[in-house]
Formats: sequence, C-alpha cells, structure tokens
Amino acid sequence: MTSDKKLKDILHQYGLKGTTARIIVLDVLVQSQVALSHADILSRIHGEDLDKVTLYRTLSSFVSVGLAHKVANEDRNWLYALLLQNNRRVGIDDHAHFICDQCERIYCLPMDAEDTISVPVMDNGFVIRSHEYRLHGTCPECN
Amino acid sequence: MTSDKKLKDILHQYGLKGTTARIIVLDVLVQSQVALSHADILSRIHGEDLDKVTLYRTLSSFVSVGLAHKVANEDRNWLYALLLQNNRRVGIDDHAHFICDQCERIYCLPMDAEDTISVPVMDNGFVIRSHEYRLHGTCPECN
DNA sequence: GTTTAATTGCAACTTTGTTGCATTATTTGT
DNA sequence: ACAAATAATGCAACAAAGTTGCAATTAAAC
Ligand SMILES: [Mn+2]
Ligand SMILES: [Mn+2]
Ligand SMILES: [Zn+2]
Ligand SMILES: [Zn+2]
Repeated sequence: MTSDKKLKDILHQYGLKGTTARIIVLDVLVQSQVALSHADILSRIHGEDLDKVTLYRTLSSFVSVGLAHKVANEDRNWLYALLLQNNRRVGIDDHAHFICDQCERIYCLPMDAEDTISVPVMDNGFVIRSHEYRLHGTCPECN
Repeated sequence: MTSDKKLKDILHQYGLKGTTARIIVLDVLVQSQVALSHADILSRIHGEDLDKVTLYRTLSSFVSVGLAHKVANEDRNWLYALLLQNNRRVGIDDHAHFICDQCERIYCLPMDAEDTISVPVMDNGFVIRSHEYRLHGTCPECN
C-alpha cells in the first residue's frame, strides 16, 4: 500500500528503472515482515500478472544493487527480503536469521554490536572473513 | 582403504545391511576430511559403477540412521559427511561449518562446551531451540 | 515526440533430486 | 550350505526451481 511514486523513488535511488513489475514486487516486499519465496510473492499479487522469469529477474536485480538480499530456506529455495528496515539500510553481514521450524517463516534479525558471536576454536590455516548465523525454534505466530 | 569387514561392521552397528554400494560410499566418506556432494562421491569411485539413484538412497540411509549428516553448500546442493570422527560420534547440533569461499570446500567444526555462541537479543515470543553456525573465509588449502 | 538501452514475456532448457516397479542381493533360519 | 523372506538396486520417467536466448515492449533521456 505504499504509493507508486515512493516505490519508484526507492528504485531510482538504487539505480533501477521504475518499471511496473518492480513496483509491484517492491510493494509486496515492503509489506512483509518475513522473507518471501518466488511462490510467496506470486501468491501475494492479485490482478496484476507477472511472468515467472520476470519475477526471478526482478529479484536478482534487487539483490545485485543491494536493495534486497536472499537467504535459503530449509527446502533450499531462495527467500528474499529487503535490506531496508523503515528507511534505514541494514548491513547484510550484521544480521542473523530466525527460522521457525513450525511455519517455516524466516525472520531477519539485525544484530547490535553488543550481540557478539564467539567463534569456535579453529585449526591453524583457516582465515575467517564472515559468518552466517541461523537460529531455529518457533516464532511468535506459532506460540 | 578401510577393510570391507570394518566398513560392514560399522554399517551393522547402525542397523544397515552391508551392501556393496554402501561399503563403497562409506569408504569414500571415511577418507574425506570435507563434506562431499553426490557428484564428488561419484567422481571418487573408479572401477565400481553405482547408479545415481542408489547413491542418493545410500546417502539418505546414512543420514536417517545418524551415521552421516548433510549440509547445503552455497549452490544449495547437499554435501554429506560422517558424524563419526575417528570412531567417536559427533553430535549434529554441537558443531559448526567452515565454508571456504575460494575452493567451496565445507569443513565440519566440532565445538567444545567452551565455544559458546551468544545469541542476538530477540523480540518476545521467539523460542530458540537450536542454532546453525556457518563460518566463511579461506581454508588451509587456499592460503 | 524520438531515440536508445534496458526490461519483459515466452518457450525451451538445465540441474538436482525423487518415485514406481521389476530384478537382484543380503540376512536369517534350517 | 541352501532356501525363504525382506531390503536394496537399477532403470526410466518424473518433478521443482531456476536459467537462457531472443524478439517485442517500455522507461528514461534528449
Ligand atoms: Mn535477512
Ligand atoms: Mn558437519
Ligand atoms: Zn512460526
Ligand atoms: Zn579452500
């Protein structure tokens, strides 16, 4: 329910053309509190019809410019979520994911500096550059 | 290069029949220090030929009895590794994974009790039951 | 408004993994 | 060592997710 003008502006800020396909998809992603699959997004589009390939390419474009990121679910399908959380860009390495083992929803968890993760003791020769942290359990919707 | 008798004994310990396919696959997994894909395993088998479906089912049987576990790589293909580390069974929840971003190898990292991971601050309503930790960087082979 | 380059839709394709079923091999009991 | 029972195997067909090539369309810039 964000205005097309606002959505178009966001697309332009990220160097993308403000096409109707992108506006539709961005609107769906802005609405969602959880990461969405290709199928999830299609099912959230009513009258408008959008080719499946166009949707794949739209999502790829969002990821490549840093507007969105993708995370694999337990079935190893890609889910997509914006890196914008109420107009602030969240760093991709600065957040973890919560996977609800019941409803399979995936929530992005921005982490503060205090939320440090202590790494396991590594054999010599391994150089750690980043890390990926996935929490499993049940979400508020399932409790 | 483990004797067939020894491999067969391991299979029996886990309640599996000691078939030739399983002996071949288990031998490959015992040898490897990293997790292996379906394709990796096929490429490590010389004279013996093994149907692709049989290999998939062999790996599933190893996982379902707790002899092996599987972990998805960056391409979202399954990699398999034993839960036996020199005759001791490693808990599946008690270890992390190191992904080499250069050679794509995945190493299992058994974690001691000291190697605690501090969790990010969660909104109320989330119940955490387990976690999954993936470290990225470059491995000893690539340094 | 025209031009130009990017985006879209369609069809065909790829890759990884799964399912059904008839054949074969491993156990178990004699 | 042999036979019966049961589980594993091989083959072909299938499924799901995602990709590629290309001609037609559209957004942006002039
Ligand atoms: Mn996220
Ligand atoms: Mn592992
Ligand atoms: Zn849930
Ligand atoms: Zn490496």
